[in-house]
Amino acid sequence: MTDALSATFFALADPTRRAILARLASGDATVTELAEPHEMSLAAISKHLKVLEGAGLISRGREAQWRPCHLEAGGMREAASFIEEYRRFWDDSFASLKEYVKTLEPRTDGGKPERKRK
Amino acid sequence: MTDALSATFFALADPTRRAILARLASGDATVTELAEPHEMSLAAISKHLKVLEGAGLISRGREAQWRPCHLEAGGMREAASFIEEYRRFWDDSFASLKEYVKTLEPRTDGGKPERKRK
DNA sequence: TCGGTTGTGAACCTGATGGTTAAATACGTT
DNA sequence: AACGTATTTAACCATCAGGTTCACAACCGA
Repeated sequence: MTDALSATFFALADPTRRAILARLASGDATVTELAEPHEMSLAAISKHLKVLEGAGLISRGREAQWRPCHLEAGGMREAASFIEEYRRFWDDSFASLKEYVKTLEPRTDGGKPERKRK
Repeated sequence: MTDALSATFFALADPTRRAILARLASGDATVTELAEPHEMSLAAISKHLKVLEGAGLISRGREAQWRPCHLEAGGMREAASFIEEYRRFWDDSFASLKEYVKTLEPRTDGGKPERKRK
């Protein structure tokens, strides 16, 4: 799982980690603050943060004994692009665009009878 | 990892599985066809396909001894929405929109001196 | 019915994940 | 220097992921 994309998707594949990101979307927070809503040891949260940091989804500062976490959503860019590549397969607006194009040029190819039905 | 979103991200967190999806984007394919570019046993590919199917990213037909796989990109909807929630944190157009809004209303709040600097 | 091809299932192995508890570290306060 | 708070590290454990090989099932063709 050495590539960045895998690391990103992997990091996002855990509810606890997604909850942490959601929390950080509303502002930086310390580890203890992030751990508070979860029934889990601080050490476990610390591990999750390491995964998120490794994926470039958060960064950590240093303020006295606190290590405030900061959302680095830019780490999702590549993942977003990946998924967008597939949007045309499900998005209705793409589907209707496809229909529209079909209407415009009902027969531009010069061969293949295209008789296959059922 | 019972929730759909986790399953989706998990399925996407593997290069082999992403390659399979990419291949299916250009049309349905049998298991052997999908396996061909990978240095891996057929059984391993079969497992990957099960993961993808479990995440709702592909479906499988049945034609004689072949089990043609079909891309079900709709399974990415939720994942796409999730990531889009964070786009404003990195997308430049969102950033400049923020700047623009700031220009429009430099002081709309009635209280808090907001003197905190550095 | 006997092969040949396609795909899955079961058993197995190795290494990684996700959690635990118990030290250890880093820092501010007294 | 000693204490308290915040966080990480280490050691450990159970389970899972991803791969293997081998046997088997499903199907076509002769």
